[in-house]
Amino acid sequence: MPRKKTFTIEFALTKALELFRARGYRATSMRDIAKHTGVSRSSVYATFGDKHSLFLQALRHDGQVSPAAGLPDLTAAAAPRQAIIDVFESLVTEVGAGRSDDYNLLINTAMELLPSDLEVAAMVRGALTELEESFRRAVERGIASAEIARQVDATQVARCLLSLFLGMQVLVRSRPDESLLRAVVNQAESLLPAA
Amino acid sequence: MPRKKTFTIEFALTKALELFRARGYRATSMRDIAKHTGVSRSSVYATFGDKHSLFLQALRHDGQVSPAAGLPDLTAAAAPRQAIIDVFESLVTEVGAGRSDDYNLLINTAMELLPSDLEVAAMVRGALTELEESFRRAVERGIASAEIARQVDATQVARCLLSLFLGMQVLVRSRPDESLLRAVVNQAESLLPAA
DNA sequence: GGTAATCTGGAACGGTCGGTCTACCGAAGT
DNA sequence: ACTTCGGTAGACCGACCGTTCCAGATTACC
Repeated sequence: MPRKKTFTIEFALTKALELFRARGYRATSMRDIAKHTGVSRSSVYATFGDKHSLFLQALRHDGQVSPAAGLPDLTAAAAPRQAIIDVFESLVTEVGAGRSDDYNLLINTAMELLPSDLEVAAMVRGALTELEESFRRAVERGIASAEIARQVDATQVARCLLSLFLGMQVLVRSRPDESLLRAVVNQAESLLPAA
Repeated sequence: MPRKKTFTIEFALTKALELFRARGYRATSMRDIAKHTGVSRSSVYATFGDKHSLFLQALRHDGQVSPAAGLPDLTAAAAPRQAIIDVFESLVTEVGAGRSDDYNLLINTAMELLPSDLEVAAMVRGALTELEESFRRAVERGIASAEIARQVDATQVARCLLSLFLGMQVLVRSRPDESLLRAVVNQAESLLPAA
């Protein structure tokens, strides 16, 4: 057996997704990907098939690494209520720090490829459901630990938080105004009344 | 003086925006626009200049017709609180009725062209600000008419409603689940406590 | 009728895209 | 040394893109 692979599939997928994340699906050409990954165009096709297939593999790979699309881990936090708020806070501080290259991939691809692309639609739907569940479990744990008032409906609040989160991602792109986002976060806290 | 125009600029802009709205900017070709407006490609260029300029004119035209991007009129409603809720409700019922072609143009273009396209960015920002103001005024009128509790912060609530609205638009595209959206609306009402 | 303006259809251009293919290179195993 | 496979580079293809241009048809005014 001759020569081993000189690049790792994981590295290439990660680099490819960086481009898809920053520019969107259509605006990212296979030539861009070859350049950015350092892999020749021929090898990209030989390894990953066509563009759409590469995109799906990159999405899947990312899903394994960070299941909730870059969301801070809500499952292990000691103080669930604050952990939820921190998710939103981190969005605000990112804007304040000028970091804005890593727009949420979910929304990008959702607006660009859905609903006509069924495979991508399924993955986006799955990721969003996972995110919703993550919120819901955190709320439930907050209720269990008497951090959050007992009368809140965890399912409803989780869905509302999901919508707020997505809306804030859009605002980050279109109106990167820290005070605006801060107001959203402050108001959102009223969805999580202390016990 | 010879021959007058055989098509109206307004009609062409309206039809062009229909395509941009449904498919996005890049995915809409000038050939598509010529076909959909019934105007020859030559005349499109002669009348509106290049594609980007046409897009801006279409956006501006739409802005004059419906300032808040298709949002139901909040300014004249007798019951502001219910009018706000109706805005969100109409989103839900649209999904229930299967109407899903008119995805929110703002989010589409925001995710596709921002932040690199400064002219479009300014228009999107303006429209979103207008929408936020529309929410804020409605909340204030609700407070004035004792429909909404006095202690709510109209600015904060308006910004939260804006984020929720945008998030729901994303959900409409990615998870068109009526019960999910219904839950968001129900929970959102808690941002507008009755006096 | 003449003329000026408008619109149309289509050819054409340069560019980029996704995708394929061929020729070559280089390292590992026998 | 030689085979064998992973990788590279680049030419190449057909399609579509935005854009320009032009010949010809059509219409309104003199």
